[in-house]
Amino acid sequence: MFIQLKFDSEVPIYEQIKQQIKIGMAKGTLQPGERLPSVRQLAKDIGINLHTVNKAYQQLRDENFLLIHRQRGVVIHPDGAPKTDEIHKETLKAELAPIIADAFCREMSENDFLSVCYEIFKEMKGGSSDG
Amino acid sequence: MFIQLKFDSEVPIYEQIKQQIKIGMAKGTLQPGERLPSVRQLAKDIGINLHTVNKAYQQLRDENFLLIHRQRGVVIHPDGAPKTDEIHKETLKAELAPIIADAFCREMSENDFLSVCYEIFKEMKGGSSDG
Amino acid sequence: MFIQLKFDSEVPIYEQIKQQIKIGMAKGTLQPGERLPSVRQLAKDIGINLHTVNKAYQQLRDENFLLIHRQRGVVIHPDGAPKTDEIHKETLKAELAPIIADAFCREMSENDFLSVCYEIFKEMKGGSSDG
Amino acid sequence: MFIQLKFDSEVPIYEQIKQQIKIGMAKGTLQPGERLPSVRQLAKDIGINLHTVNKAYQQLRDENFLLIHRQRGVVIHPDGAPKTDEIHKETLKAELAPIIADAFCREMSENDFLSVCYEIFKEMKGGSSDG
DNA sequence: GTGGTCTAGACCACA
DNA sequence: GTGGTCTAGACCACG
Repeated sequence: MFIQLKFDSEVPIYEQIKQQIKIGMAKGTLQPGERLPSVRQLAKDIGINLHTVNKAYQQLRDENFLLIHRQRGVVIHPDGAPKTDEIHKETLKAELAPIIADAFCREMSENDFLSVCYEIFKEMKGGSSDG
Repeated sequence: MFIQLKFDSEVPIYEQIKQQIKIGMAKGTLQPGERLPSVRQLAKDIGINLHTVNKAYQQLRDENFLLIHRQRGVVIHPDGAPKTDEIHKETLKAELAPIIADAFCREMSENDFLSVCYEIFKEMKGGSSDG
Repeated sequence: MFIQLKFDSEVPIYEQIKQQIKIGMAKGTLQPGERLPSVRQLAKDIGINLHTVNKAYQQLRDENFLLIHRQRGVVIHPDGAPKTDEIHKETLKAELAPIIADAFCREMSENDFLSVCYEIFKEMKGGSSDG
Repeated sequence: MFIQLKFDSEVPIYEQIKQQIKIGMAKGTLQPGERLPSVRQLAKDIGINLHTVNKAYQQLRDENFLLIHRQRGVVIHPDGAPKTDEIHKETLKAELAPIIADAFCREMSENDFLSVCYEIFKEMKGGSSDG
C-alpha cells in the first residue's frame, strides 16, 4: 500500500493517513471513483488499529473527499474533491501565515519560498513519472 | 499586548502564542533585542495559565528566536531568528506538501496559490511601515 | 421501476426501498391491489442483492402495507395501509421531535416548517393526477 | 442530568444524546455559552462509555451546535445553532418526506399532522413551564 | 465480506 | 482536571 507513516511524528497517525490519501489524489495515484482498501485491510497492512484508519476515512468523507458506498466500500469521490472557495482560501491563509512568518524571520527570500511551492506543485502535476 | 487567541481552536494556546510572536517578528512589530512581557504579565494580560506562556517562551528560546536573561527578562534574539538552511527547507517542504496537495485536489491553480503566499509576504514586508 | 437509490446514503437500502414504496403509495403511483415486481425482478432491475429487496418486502408486509401471495406474488394491500391510531401518533411524535428541535434551534419559524410539510403533502395529494 | 436514553432503541446511543441536547437547546434548558458535563462525567452519569459521549459531542461540534473550548470545556455554541438555509431546508424535506408519506398512507389528515407539529413546537416555545 | 456501534482501558497533551 | 489518540476486541446491520 501507498501509505508511509512516521510513528514518531507529532502528527497523529489518522492525520498522516488523511494527508497521504490527499497527496495520492493530487498526484493522480488515486483516481476518482477508485476503491480504497477496507478499514481492516489497510489497518492490517500498515500494522495499526482499524479504528485509526476508520477515523481518517470518516473525516475525509466529512470533507467530501471520499464516499462510503454501500456496495463498493470506500471510494475516492467520483466528482473529485470539493472545489476551492472563499472558505478554503481563508483556511489556507490561516495555515500558511505562521509558516511563512517563520520562513520570513529566517530571512528566506520570497523567491526561495515560492520555488519550494513550485517544486511541490510540479510533483503533483507531473505525477511520479518525472521523479 | 498584540496576542489574539482562539480558545476554541484545535491549535494549542502555547502554539498560537509562538505563532503570533513569530508573525510579530516577521511584520517588524517586534524588533530584535526588544523586550517581551514577563511570563506572569502576559499570562495575566490574556487570562491564561502561566505555564502555557512559559512553554511558548521556552520553545521559542530552544528555536533561538528568543533569549531569556535572568535579569533583563525575555527579549527577541538580538541577531534575529536563525537563518534558513537545508534542514529548515526540508521541514518546510514536509509542512507544505499536504497543504498544497489539498489545494491541488480542490483545483486551486498554482497561480492562485502563489498569490495567496504573495499576499501574506506583502503583509510581512509592508507590515509596520503602514501601521 | 420507480425506485431511486442512493448507495452512499446512511439510510440502508432496504429502508430506502420501503420509503420509496410508501411514497409511491402516498402519491397514488401504486394503487391498492397493484402488483409489485418479484423480489428477483426488482433486485435485478436495481442491481442489488435479492435479500435486500426481500427484507424490504417482508417488513412492509409486517406493517400491513403489502400482501405476499404465494401465487399472485407481492401486491399492495387491497385495503390500503393500516389507519393511523394512537400508537402511530406517538411514534410520529417521537420521530418528529428531534427534527423539529433541530429546525427550532436553527431559528426556522413554525410557519416555514409547516410550509415545508404543506408542500410535501401537496405533492402527495396532487401526485399522479398532474403527471 | 437531562439525558434520557432508551437502550433498546434502534437509534444509536450517541444519536440519542445528540437529539436530547438539541431538544434541550430548543426548549431553552440549555442556553448558549452554557457548559455541558465533561465526556467522562456524562458517561458516568448515564452509565455508558466515554467514547460514546465523545462521539455525540464531536458530531455536534462538527454541526456547529457545540464549541469545544480550551478553557471552558464543552459548551453550547455562544451564537446558538447555525441558522436555517437552503441546504437545511432540503435536508429537512428529505427527512420529512418518508414520514409524511407514511402518515398519508395511513389516512392521517394534513390537519392532524400539522397539529402534532404544532404541539411539539409549543413545547419548545413555552418551555417546560406550560407542560 | 463490509462498515457501524459500543465497550474498556491505556497514554499523552493541554491548561 | 480536561479532551485527544490509539489499541483491542466484541457484536451487529448490511448486502
